[in-house]
Order: sequence, then structure tokens, then C-alpha cells
Amino acid sequence: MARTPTTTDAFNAVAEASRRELVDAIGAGEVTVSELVERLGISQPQVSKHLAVLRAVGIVLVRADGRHRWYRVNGLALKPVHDWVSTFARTWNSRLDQLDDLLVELQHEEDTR
Amino acid sequence: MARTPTTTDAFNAVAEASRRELVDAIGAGEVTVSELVERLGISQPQVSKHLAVLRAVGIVLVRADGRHRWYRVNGLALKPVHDWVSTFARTWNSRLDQLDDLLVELQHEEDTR
DNA sequence: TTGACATATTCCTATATCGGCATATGATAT
DNA sequence: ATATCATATGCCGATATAGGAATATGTCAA
Repeated sequence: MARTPTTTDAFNAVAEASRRELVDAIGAGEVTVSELVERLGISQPQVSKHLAVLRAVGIVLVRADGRHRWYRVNGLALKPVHDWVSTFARTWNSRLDQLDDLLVELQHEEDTR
Repeated sequence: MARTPTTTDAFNAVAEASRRELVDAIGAGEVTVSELVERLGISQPQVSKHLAVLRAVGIVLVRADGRHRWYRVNGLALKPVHDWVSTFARTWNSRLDQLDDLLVELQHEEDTR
């Protein structure tokens, strides 16, 4: 067997640094492919391919507009990553732990309302 | 060029689901290899190999004790993942955002003290 | 010393990358 | 219709897997 495909889930999609940079470059806005090519300085095919992977796992969403494609980040797709890693976050700062617990509790409240 | 090696950083090491399960299985305690083999039901060589990857990026630490090796999780190694993904966490719950901001502020305070 | 136990390492094969390059698809303007 | 712009896709190469099986290394016990 080989390595888990990059399109399996958010964890695998985001493992590649170039793809994280892509997500960072899109940020909170809506960005076009050529804009990303310019910002990151990598080839257009590479940008399109990376975006295809991110799209496959729902991390980015596209809107067609003529010959342009406007990409935006769908943060919710990263929630599984955040959830998993948050379990271990309490290790590096005890002060933050208490607030972290509070967050979890509040989220639970909100979920069960 | 090929895919980024799994031992490159925490992102790549943790992309594989089996390795995340391994980390979960160790949890907060200190666990032996054979104990993990038993808990996860995967072969001993696989467990050792996965642990080697996790060790390479500092996610787990080992303590030798006779013919046993006690593994424990080093959550700090997951901080980069947590930090990166936290940027996008504010998307999925506005109530949590304000507390998230507070967390960042408190951490900054703590860091600069 | 020898055997059993705990863990790590090596060899193997199939597979899925990433990046470069070329090309296809699709839309707009002239 | 045709040229151009914006984006996606295909083919290629080298490479690093994950898992299985076998084996090596290291430690303890009798």
C-alpha cells in the first residue's frame, strides 16, 4: 500500500506547505487564480492543481465568473483538524487550559441548544 | 520531486490516520509498544515504524526501561498545527471568536511577561 | 549460556504523489 | 471566425511512502 492520498481528508490536504500558503494567501477574501500565481510565485498549473486538492476536501470553494474563478476559504472544513489538535493544546500552557475548558463547555452548550 | 516526507514536520507526520490513533492511544499517560499493539490491533513493526515517524518530529518522547520503551505525547510539537488552524477556527462559531481573541491576548500577555 | 521476551530495522511491492512542460477547455473581445 | 486571456488537465519523472514478512538488536531470566 502507498501513502494516504492527499484528497482523503483535510489532514492530508493541508500537510503540504504550498497548500497551506495557498490557503493563507486567500485568507478572508475571494481571490482569483492568477492573483494567487502572482502572490506566491509558483506556476499556474501548480496553483490549479493544489486548489483542486483543497477543493476536493472542501477547504476552498469556487465561484465562476466569466473566465475567472474566485476562490475563498471554507474554514469549517478545517474543524476536524482543529478539534483533534486541541485535545493536546492544553499541554503547553496551563493558564490557557482553563479557558480552553470553558470554550469546550460553551460549545457544548451551544450545540445542545 | 515527490511528496513531502512524513518526517518533515508535525503536519505531515499527523496526516496519517493510524498515527493520530497512536497519539490518541498514548493520550496523557506513558505507554509501552506492546500495549499499543494490543490496543490498536496493528502489527508490532507497524507500531514501531509509526512511532519512529512521530519521534522524528518530536510528537512523542521515549523513555527506556529495560526491554520496554515508554512512550508519551509531547503536545508542544503540535503547537504549529494548532496555531495555523486556529486562524481559520473563527469561521465556524462567532460566539467562540471573542473568547478566542481573549485567549490570544492572554497568551501574548503571558509571553511578554 | 541459552532461550524467551520487547522493540527496532530491513527488504519488498504497489501506489500516489509534486513539479515541469505541453496542451485542452472555456470565455471574451474584435 | 479568430486571437487572446484564464484556468484546468494530461503526461512525464523521481521519490517516498504503508504494510507484510522476516530478521536484527537488546534485555532479562533460568
